[in-house]
Amino acid sequence: MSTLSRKQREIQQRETLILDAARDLLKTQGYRQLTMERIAETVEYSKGTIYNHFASKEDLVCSLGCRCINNLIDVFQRAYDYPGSTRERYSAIGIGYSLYSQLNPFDSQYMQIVKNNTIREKVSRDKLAQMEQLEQKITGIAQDIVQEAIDCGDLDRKYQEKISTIVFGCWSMHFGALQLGQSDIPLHELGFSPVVKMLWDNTNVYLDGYQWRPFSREIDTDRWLTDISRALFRNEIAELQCAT
Amino acid sequence: MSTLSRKQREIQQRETLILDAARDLLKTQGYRQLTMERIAETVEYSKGTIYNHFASKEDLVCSLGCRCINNLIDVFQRAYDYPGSTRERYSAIGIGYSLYSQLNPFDSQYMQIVKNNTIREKVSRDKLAQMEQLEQKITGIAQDIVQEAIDCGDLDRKYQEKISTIVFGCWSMHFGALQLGQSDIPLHELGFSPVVKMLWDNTNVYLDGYQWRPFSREIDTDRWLTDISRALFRNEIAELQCAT
DNA sequence: CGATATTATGACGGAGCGTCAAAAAATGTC
DNA sequence: GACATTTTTTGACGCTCCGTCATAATATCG
Repeated sequence: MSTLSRKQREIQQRETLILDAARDLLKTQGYRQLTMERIAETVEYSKGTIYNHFASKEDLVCSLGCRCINNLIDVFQRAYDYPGSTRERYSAIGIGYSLYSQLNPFDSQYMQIVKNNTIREKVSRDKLAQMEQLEQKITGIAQDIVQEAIDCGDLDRKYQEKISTIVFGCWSMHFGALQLGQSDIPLHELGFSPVVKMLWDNTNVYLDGYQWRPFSREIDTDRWLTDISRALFRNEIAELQCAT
Repeated sequence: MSTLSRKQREIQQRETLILDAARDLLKTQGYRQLTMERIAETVEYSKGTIYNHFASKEDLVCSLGCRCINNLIDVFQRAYDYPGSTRERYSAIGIGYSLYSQLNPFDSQYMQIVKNNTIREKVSRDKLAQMEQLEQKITGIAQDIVQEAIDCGDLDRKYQEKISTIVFGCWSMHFGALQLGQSDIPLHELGFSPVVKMLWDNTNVYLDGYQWRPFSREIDTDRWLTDISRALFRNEIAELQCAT
């Protein structure tokens, strides 16, 4: 049992090593340069060994995606624990998501890659199941806050049946906005302001539409943004300012 | 001059032929099976000739994307001309977008492919410029309606500076939602209802948030949906029902 | 230590992109 | 119409990269 465990730990460790190498290669060289050969070379194992860990290149990228969702789950969890109104806590999720995307643009990139079904068809069943579970978990956190908002009266009881719709609305808005921002579409030339600011404004308006108290017009949303950011994502903010 | 023109017409014609073939291949065989060789075979020209038209495979797919935006411009234009309130007309754009995506899921697929910067880096400058122009045109239609809403008082004047934010909000929400719906993510298993319905509800709530009159709670939005669909997208609806 | 099971390796087959020298077709000139 | 010149087409070829698998190396066990 002890040997097996050690073995498995080694395998686990190597898997992390490979994924780290892949992440770094992606970051420095781009997706086009990310080849199984290069990854193997970097970690000083042969290609065959890499294939003992991952069924295909897509499977590997999907694993990167899973790690990324795990990071996001942590972010969401922190937002969930924020000591504020339900609306603040829900907003905090969005803020965390935005910050994470800004800080790790490459993570967003493979999340995007993984969402493409051309890729998905080459990912192993197991990995897809694993990903689904993580997605369940992360959307669950958001849904819990909406439920709490209804329970405490911040959100009208009539929306009880709309919880998943509300979560989906924010998810799609964030996912769409950050992806459009990520892409090389020259939004600025099309007359658009910075994506994260628009996203924040739009999310507030959207939640106002659901009459989720307190309304954004009754409070200073910019203040919220800085307060939440400072309280929950101090490190992320610092890192972000470092980078620019 | 006349010869040149004939020549150019021939070239144009062949370009259409190639794109049609690519579209069909994509539809029937999927992106993985879409190869330059197969396209060449289908249109009975050699690979080299295809490369006289398109700088790379990505360039070709981007051209498909441009055609798709052109179709959408037509849809948007119809929505613009709808004889109703500004909010109805703006909603009509979203409906058209949703219907188009449902009817041409493969179009959405290469729109998604094209938005990825890994792809973009291999597309020729010219084609990207062309695409940008089309994007300018299509967002312009949406912005015009928002402007009209402000001018006629349906939307508060204080949002004058927010026009592009409002357009971006709807764009990102639709883009994100339809893409999430497109992907093989098992939304249903995650507890979500059909995407298009959620999108419609969310868009209404979002526009309510901006207090764009008339409010959705004052009117029968489901009625709107069917009325607009019937008036503008009769063919699309019919085709969609045929398909299922 | 030798037998057996497990794991690692990298040469290889195959697919597909993009190129380019040569062939074919079109155009121009007399 | 015959020949020269330009343009277009072709497909064989080089190259990259994925994924496999027989073989080699290593580990485990009696």
